[in-house]
Amino acid sequence: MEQMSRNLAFQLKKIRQQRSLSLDDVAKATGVSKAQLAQIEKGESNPTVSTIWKIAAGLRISFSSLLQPPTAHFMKFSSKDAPHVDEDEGRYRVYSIIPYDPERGWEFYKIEMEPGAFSRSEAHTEGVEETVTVIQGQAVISAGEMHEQLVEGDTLVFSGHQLHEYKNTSEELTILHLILQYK
Amino acid sequence: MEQMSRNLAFQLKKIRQQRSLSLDDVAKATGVSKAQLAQIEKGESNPTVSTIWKIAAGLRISFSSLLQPPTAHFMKFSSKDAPHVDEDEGRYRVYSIIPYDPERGWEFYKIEMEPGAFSRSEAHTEGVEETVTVIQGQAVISAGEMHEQLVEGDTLVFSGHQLHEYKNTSEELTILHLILQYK
DNA sequence: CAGATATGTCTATTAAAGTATACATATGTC
DNA sequence: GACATATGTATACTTTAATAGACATATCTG
Repeated sequence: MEQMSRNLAFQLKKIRQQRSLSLDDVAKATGVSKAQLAQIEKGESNPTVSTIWKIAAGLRISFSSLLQPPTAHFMKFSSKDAPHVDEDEGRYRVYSIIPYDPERGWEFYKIEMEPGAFSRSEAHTEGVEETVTVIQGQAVISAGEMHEQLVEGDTLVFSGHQLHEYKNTSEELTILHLILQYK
Repeated sequence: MEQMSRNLAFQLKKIRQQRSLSLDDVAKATGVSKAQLAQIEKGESNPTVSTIWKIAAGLRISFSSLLQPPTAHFMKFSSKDAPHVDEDEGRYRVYSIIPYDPERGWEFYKIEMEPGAFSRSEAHTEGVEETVTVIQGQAVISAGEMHEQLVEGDTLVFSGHQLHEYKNTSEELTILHLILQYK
């Protein structure tokens, strides 16, 4: 993703300017060429881990401080553009609103279920937590041996490392919001 | 540093095998070619951030879980091989025992001071903490307006973002251990 | 103003990251 | 045993990260 490169560009430039260092200074401190540093700061390059390592080590900072997004950001994700996947012959639709980002650690979905629609998920890898909120309609959610009937406004949290099922038991379209939190 | 590549190789292989995925599975989940994944796992490649990003995102893990060294490791740093820098005409010698590593966040030095030897350090960047232990001999350490006389066994902790000085006030060789902790 | 030093940009070259695909070796399954 | 599928390895090729060094602008000093 070139979102990465942008974060990196921003953070590197910020740190360099906070310390009032020139590109030459940083090149000398890190062993990375001036030209390359300039490109990274402009977000025009996709550096290798060893280059990142040299920069972090030379400046005595952590990786995360280089890779983190700017503290104040402002970012729109449009439901329209969200890629979606269908199940149950198109009667169960999953929209990826906020895709997983390693710096964030979770992802966000909207789910639409036609009346009677059904979905079964295999157990995810250890350490996944699901948080489901019913926006509209009703749903029955099962995980392992547990079952729960949810209506509009209800939220359920459960661990996703077990077989689980979603079902729309009502006669109307049911809409859910789902957060998947990893480890 | 190709220490990075080794950590990455180890962690990726570990995660892949824990989840019993094939290289093809991971290639499909991440969008990174099988050949490249194989090379990364063998530590023969130095991937770009976007490749790391694709792997982390596809596997739903954080960067640090990919970059961290194996939990159980065992690593020798020899004082003999340590690069050293001289000051005060060779009478003040600094040995870098453990160089800075972005995952660790601190570095470790040994300092040898001949009788009367002296060193002055400009203020480091904000957030540096120095921890000095006298192994042998005596030293006077000043930071800003503060001064302290240390003898064998004494340890002093102070923030390094101010002008500070080390001086051997004794008639014998003084040896210090110094830890620099960043942010 | 002339000369010197510092700072970022641009260009040409090299080295290597990344892909696609074919190959070899297992591991079943009938 | 023969066929099919799955899994990791090796090869050829394209793209691009990274370097070194030249160039263009500042900024300062005598």
